[in-house]
Amino acid sequence: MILDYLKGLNSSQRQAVEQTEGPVMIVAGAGSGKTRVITYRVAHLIQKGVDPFQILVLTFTNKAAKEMRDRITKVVGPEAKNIWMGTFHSIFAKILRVEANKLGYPSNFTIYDTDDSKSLIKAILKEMNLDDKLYNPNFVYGRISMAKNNLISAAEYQNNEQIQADDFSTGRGQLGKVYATYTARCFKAGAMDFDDLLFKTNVLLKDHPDVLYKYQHKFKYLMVDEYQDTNFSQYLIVKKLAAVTYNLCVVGDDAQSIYGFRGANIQNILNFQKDYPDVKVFKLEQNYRSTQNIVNVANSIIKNNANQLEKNVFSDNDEGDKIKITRSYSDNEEGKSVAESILQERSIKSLDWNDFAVLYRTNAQSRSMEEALRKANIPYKIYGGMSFYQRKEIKDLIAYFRLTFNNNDEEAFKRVINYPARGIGKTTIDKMILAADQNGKTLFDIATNAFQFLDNRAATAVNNFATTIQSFAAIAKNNNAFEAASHIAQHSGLLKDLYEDKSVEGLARYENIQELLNGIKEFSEREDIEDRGLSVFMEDVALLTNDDNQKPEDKDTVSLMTIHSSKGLEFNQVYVVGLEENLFPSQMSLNSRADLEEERRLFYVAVTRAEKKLHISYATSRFKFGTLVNSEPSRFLDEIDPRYLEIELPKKAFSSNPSSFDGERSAWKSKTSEAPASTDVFSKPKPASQKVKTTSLLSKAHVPTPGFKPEDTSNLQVGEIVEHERFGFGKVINLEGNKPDIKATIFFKEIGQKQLLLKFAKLRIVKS
DNA sequence: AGCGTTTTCCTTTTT
DNA sequence: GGAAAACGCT
Repeated sequence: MILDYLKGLNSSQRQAVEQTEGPVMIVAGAGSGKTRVITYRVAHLIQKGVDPFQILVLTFTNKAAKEMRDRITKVVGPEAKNIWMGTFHSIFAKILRVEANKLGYPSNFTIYDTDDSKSLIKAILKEMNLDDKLYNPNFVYGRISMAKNNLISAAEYQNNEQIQADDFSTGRGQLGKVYATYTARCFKAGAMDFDDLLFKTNVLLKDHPDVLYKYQHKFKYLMVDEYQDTNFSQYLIVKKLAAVTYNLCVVGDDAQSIYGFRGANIQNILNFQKDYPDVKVFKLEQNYRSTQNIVNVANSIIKNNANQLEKNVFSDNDEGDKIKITRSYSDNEEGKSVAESILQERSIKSLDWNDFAVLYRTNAQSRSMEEALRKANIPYKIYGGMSFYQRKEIKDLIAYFRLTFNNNDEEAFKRVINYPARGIGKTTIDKMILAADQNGKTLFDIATNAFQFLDNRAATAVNNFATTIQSFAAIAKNNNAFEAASHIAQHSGLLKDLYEDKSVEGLARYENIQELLNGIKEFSEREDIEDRGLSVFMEDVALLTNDDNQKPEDKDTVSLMTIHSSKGLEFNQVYVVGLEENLFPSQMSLNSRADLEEERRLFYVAVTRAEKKLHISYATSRFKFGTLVNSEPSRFLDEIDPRYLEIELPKKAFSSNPSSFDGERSAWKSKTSEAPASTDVFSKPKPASQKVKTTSLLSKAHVPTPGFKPEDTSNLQVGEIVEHERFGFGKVINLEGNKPDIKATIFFKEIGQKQLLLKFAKLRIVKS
């Protein structure tokens, strides 16, 4: 009975499962049963007598870890819960809490999320008087993150001539200092950011050989899922931990490496054979998920990438439907066509809503899809986007928890010191920051000694706040998580503040807090944990994301998500939308070949989510930035072998003959160039003045003509008549500046002359 | 200080 | 079209 599970595997899957010793690389094509292989391999280890405590399995998402654990439990039983299995971040956060004192950190260190980090960076830039245009916080964060992921410390950063030359040449010579200050401030606050969890683990393993020895011998078997997405920092941790037993098994698919922007280095998987010359390589090439047409399309896309491991993914399934490509005139039309198609497919093929997914490149695209599905009464669920733990009210309450356990947490302090309002304003806070800086103290230190630094009124308020926080700590110590959390929610004044807000949003926020408290209550009642205090609950709350909180409410709904979050999932029918230049591939990726190849892999991931049918669509114009922009079909469309395609053009087509498509780039081009920016504009040119004039006499504000829609005005000419949403009708009298920054002087009938930047102004062209 | 209003900037993707 | 910063009023 023990080895029954091996029977359901094909030969290469089975070999990969049974090769438990030494370095192993499993190259798993999309849909090739990768998860099965990992779970059975772990189960197999346990069946062979390996202690689950000695197995370390690293994944990229909590969801993947959870799913695997559940599946392993089915084979080996409750022993599965003793396996060390989780994301890189959560596993090493756990280890760092144990070893924190060796690094001078408290074991209850705070984990700063991206918002905390950026807020701290902003504060530092302000203190250093640096222009935050040049030192854009996003950019600075990215730069620091990149450094950490490549194990470059602040000191090394400042001493590296190449880096310094780089920074100075772009006028950002202070970056190294910002990095150093940021690091020092995090340390002072007892905080680690996401990248620190990996960076500090490396420091730990490097500077403390005893610790390294301990974990090298603890983890006898290592497995890494999605190895193609590891960065250098992760790579080195794995390499070090495996350097005694060499029982390291990595699983991945170079064709699905899509996290380069986060520092992932595809070379880690491409070079694995160089690192471990005696590695056993197993290739899982049979795709069980998709039809032949889908697999063939995916292959035809990915073969345009130069850098990859050789493999031949194939399917024995039916040939299946052709891939359908749909063109629309606008993003809204695109949504409509997706909705119509879902209704149609569902009734023809008697599918569930669950069988459908809509995948897009950017979260911003969800809106038009959402709207169309809602209008068509199709139940849907959006994954990703704003997660539960990112909501303001949740972050506020959690900031109170954080500050309770770690008084030095600067970001939490700043977040709640005056929320709910306690009469502590900006001036007071600035004074405190200055005092903290000058005296080498934390903000909380200043607060407890407030009378030394502030006038009486402010000092009293600040001091009371500190006392309140200290009282929370006492409560938390002697009560379970739920009791402590409720106490804090009430006595911080937060619950009352939300309760008094009777607006719809206020109500929702209040309910969200209740939901968080309910979650904490569940935690407090868990039998399998010894310490059910709030501090334990807090340990990895920063690492929970999006769908971790999603209830297993198996509602029958269509799924909407980014392609990134669709990785690992599969759906009967998949709609990949927005196949347009500058969107997919993203505009940011066009500068380097490596980035473009990553976009292509992303497209590959999207395509291979589909089991039975793949629908692809693009629009010839779309709202970006609040204005309508024309868009060209994606270059990726040209890469698909046209044999597998079926093209649909809009019904009221302008094109002469939809069936004449021949798969050449020129075909996409010529067809789209005929398409107007917006059909509305052409079909009903608005009669000008009359009606508007009367309105303008009656009321000061201009009432836009019904159906007013801003248009692309980048090619506007002098003399043209335009309509502005608020300024009314006007004539273009002058244009100056270059392409994206064209400034137009327009004489409006109602209000006179105005200068507008075309890229921002919402204008409708009335007449040339 | 605190509130509402206007302006600015923005966009990849996420642990 | 929307969130956060800046502004400006009380």
